[in-house]
Amino acid sequence: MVKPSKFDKKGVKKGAWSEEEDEKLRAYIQRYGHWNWSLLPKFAGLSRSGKSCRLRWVNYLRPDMKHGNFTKEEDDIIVHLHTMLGNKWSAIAAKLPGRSDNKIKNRWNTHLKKRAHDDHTVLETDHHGTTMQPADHANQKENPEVKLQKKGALILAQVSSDSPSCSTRTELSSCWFSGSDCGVSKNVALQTSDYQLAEDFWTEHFLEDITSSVDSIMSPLNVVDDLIGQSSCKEMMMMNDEYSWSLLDSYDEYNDEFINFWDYIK
DNA sequence: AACAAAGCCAACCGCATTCGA
DNA sequence: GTCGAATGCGGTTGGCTTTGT
Repeated sequence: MVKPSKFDKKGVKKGAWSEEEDEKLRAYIQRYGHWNWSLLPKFAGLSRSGKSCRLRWVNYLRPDMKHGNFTKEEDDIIVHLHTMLGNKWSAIAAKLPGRSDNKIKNRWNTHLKKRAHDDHTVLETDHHGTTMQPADHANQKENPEVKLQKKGALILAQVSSDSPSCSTRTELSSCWFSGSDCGVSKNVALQTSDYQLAEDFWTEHFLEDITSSVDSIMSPLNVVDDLIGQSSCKEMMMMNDEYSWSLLDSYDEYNDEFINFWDYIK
């Protein structure tokens, strides 16, 4: 799994780190900090490059680094943030304490990319199991509508908005919960209990809110009015500052992450 | 049991950005 | 403003492990 150790022309060691090297690096940084990565290996008694030391510390030795498997919640956060940010691994890592950008990148490439692709494929497919054509997408953007179906089906709520800016909380929140491209439309794409996207914890709580209060399949024509009749949905749909934040406050477990993300993105 | 293929992940590499003289 | 060094980031590599035949 790890590359065998070897030395380059300058006598700089490469490859796998030994326990002894780890201990030297850990002990030095815990005592003196990493004041200069390029000089650190010399002072710490290591035949490594500063770059290698930094990488080892950041990816593995940091005291706050988690070494176990990724949790489902962490996977969900990665998938969502990747939808928003793309391959900005350091930005994603900043929102996942204890996980390095390198670990997250590996996690994405080995586990989550396929899952995200599968989820996207589900979104591209309507509840009859037929794949939407590009024209269908265009129609959806042009014709605000909400489609809800109770169990085992996709809920796709599309809400029109006058806001031209992608930097508003309205837009951000819509993008966040939908995973859609920011700035295109106000989409809230959700799936209920056994839908694939219910894995997505950012939507799970919203779904619970919606599905617990919507008892039967509803036609697109009366869905919006009906949703607005539900206070929580009203808050979510209107998405003005006060409403959206009061709704999010009810999700204590994830609220800090969301606010951190908002602070980051704004 | 032996081999091949796929999965996984630590570490490396090169480029971009930041910082300081 | 310029330049070189340091740092940070994302893509890629390579070798061990696991799974399949």
